[in-house]
Amino acid sequence: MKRLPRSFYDRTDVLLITKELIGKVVRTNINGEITSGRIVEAEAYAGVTDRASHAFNGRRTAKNEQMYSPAGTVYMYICYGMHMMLNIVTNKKDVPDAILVRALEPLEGVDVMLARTGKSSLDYTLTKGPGKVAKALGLSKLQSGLEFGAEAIDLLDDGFRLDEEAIGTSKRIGVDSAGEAAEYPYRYYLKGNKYVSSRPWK
DNA sequence: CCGGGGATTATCT
DNA sequence: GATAATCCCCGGC
Repeated sequence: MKRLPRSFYDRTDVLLITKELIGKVVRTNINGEITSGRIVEAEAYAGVTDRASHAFNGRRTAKNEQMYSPAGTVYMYICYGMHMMLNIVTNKKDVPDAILVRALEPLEGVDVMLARTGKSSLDYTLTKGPGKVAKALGLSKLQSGLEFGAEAIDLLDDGFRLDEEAIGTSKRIGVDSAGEAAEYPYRYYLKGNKYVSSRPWK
């Protein structure tokens, strides 16, 4: 179990980083409660040139400010006023690339995640979808701006390995209004994993 | 299993 | 006042 080095995040190819992120482990320690899960679905948002990105065309506001932080920073986005979403900032400071974590396969602290989400038993709905991932991990705006490796949140390689062909791609979810960018194959997922959000490659 | 619509609120214009 | 990288529940098949 080893922490991903800063050099993992500090690269220019956000698509490559997103693909390599599949299979890695996110772990949080919120008020002493440890939870973790393996990333089985993620989407790349390519900075200022990607119309689906919050930083498209250089847009920079209080809301997306963390996207301009150095590689390896946590960017929490509040969607629809109630759902928290976990993003991983990549590339150099002031180059706003980010990766959205859309689904996890639960590992540690399943009981804690069940309590946080109000569920009674473990099934595929626990961490399937970006809002549910953040809720299960206990993340909120409080963690936005932290760096991975901080006490509250970390990103690890536990030795899990997968074949290139085990990873599928598709267009991204929920960004239909982004015009041509909505069709970009920037979503990566672990084929056959039950925690991957369903059938969106139609 | 699948699709439609309402919930709900921080942030932006 | 409008918008938004979603979720949940309900109805129909």
